[in-house]
Amino acid sequence: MKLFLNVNPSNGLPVYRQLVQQIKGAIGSGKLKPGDQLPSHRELALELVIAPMTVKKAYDLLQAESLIIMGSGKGTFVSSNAQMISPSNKLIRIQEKINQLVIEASILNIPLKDLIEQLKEEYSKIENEYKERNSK
Amino acid sequence: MKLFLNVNPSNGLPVYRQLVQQIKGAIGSGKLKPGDQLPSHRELALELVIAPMTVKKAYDLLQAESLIIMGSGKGTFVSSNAQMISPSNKLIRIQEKINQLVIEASILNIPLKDLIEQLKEEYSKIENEYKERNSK
Amino acid sequence: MKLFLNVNPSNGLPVYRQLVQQIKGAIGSGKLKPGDQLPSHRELALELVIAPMTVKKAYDLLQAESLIIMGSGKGTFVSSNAQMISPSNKLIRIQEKINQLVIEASILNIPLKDLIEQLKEEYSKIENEYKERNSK
Amino acid sequence: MKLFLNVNPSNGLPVYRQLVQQIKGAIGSGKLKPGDQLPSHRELALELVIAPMTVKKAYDLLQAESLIIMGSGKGTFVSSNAQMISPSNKLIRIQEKINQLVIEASILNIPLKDLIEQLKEEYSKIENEYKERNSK
DNA sequence: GTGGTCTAGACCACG
DNA sequence: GTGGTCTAGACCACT
Repeated sequence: MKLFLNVNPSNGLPVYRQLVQQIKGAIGSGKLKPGDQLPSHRELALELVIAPMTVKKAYDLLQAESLIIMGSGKGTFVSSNAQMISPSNKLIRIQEKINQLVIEASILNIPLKDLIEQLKEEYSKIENEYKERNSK
Repeated sequence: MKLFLNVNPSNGLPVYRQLVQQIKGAIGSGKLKPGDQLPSHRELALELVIAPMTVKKAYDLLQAESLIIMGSGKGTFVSSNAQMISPSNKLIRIQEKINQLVIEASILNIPLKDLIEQLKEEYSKIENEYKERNSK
Repeated sequence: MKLFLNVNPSNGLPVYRQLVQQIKGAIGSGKLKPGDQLPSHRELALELVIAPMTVKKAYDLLQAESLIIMGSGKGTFVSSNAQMISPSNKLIRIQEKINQLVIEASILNIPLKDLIEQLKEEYSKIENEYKERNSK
Repeated sequence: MKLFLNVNPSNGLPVYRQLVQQIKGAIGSGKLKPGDQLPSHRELALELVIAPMTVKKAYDLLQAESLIIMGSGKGTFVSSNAQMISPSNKLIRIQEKINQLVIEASILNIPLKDLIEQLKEEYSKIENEYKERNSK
């Protein structure tokens, strides 16, 4: 299976963060499923024409969030216990992101109603993507 | 009028950019109107507990975009060139943040219901904080 | 007799060393006595869901220390050379782990009471697991 | 203030982990207090005669645990909110270590009683160290 | 061949 | 001068 990753070295966002973000997106939308193997950091580095360490840094971060598991000599795999985090901790983990969103919305004077509507839209978008993939 | 600014030093985004972004947002949304006076960079630095130079740098950038006018010894004011952001463009500005939030939520399998509930809570928290400041 | 082994692939310590360490411990504490038969490396690999080569490597190291004897086609047995660890030495072996635990607890300001309570809970959890296995 | 850090390149434990462990110990025992500044990763690297990136990796890990805060151009400081983690999360963060300890103890046939006693001893040792430092 | 660690540089943005 | 990122290598241990 081909990963559709692409990085833009001069995008403001550091390359390794772009990778983290895109791989997270792939996991969240079901493009990558628990147990799937990721390319080795060297291989992916070759493909993206960046330094291996840069890919590894991205993988390290993903492993720190328990989203992937890197095993010496075995390879790197999408973790299966991403959803096994205790429910109380789940919300805590995204609370920081929610907070940032609300601050930004407050500054722009965006009413709560619009925010929720937009949220629902994005949510169903990604949900549909997930369902499509699983029904194939 | 009290500015509703909120910076996070360890946010990846440099502090002065956070300031630029938030002040731009405040102007665009009408929270700051042409002619309004901004606090001096020293004063704002004190309030936000950051280095004065950081605020100065943000102000310089805003002046370079003609959004504010800094007159020696007179103070800093929102320029009359400042324009409002159209409501439709507002949502586009935070769509990226919403998207990332939804991806995280999807990975953690957080139901939309919980997400919205949390969002409402954070929203009212910030609103109360805002009212408190204005009643001082 | 069921061996009470437990390996964690992403533990820093390589899997085969975890095996060596745990089997050594089991021998030293008397859980495994001289003459006891160990499962074949294939069998143990299946049970622990790791590569057979990994178990083989661990057995090789244990044989090099004369703690076990692997006879072709006959099976693997605990050597009669195997010696018990004196009770006082037992505690020294885990003192380092205890020390690290206490440091973490100190940083998080966790009271000794909670720590002990949690310890008791984990302890009884493992004991139950052990009884279950033996009653099978 | 002089940090008493020393690393042993061929100790089994990787250098950057030795650093993490020692700095954690210093924080836990009160040798480093919230707000204290750590030497820059370059400076510390010079002192320890290792590569700057190695120190940085250690600092990165400590920052990931919110024990320190690294700010571009400002320096690195011991975080003040190390103890502000929600109580429910505190135990979760050390549960893994407790689990490892109990498994090791179980293999060595160490009775719960001895384990607790040893734990109490270590706990009071570090507590006394902390009190001594604060009473100076 | 895989990840794990370490080195020795470089350039940039930040304060 | 500080941290943030990236590079291009190296050697080792593990499977």
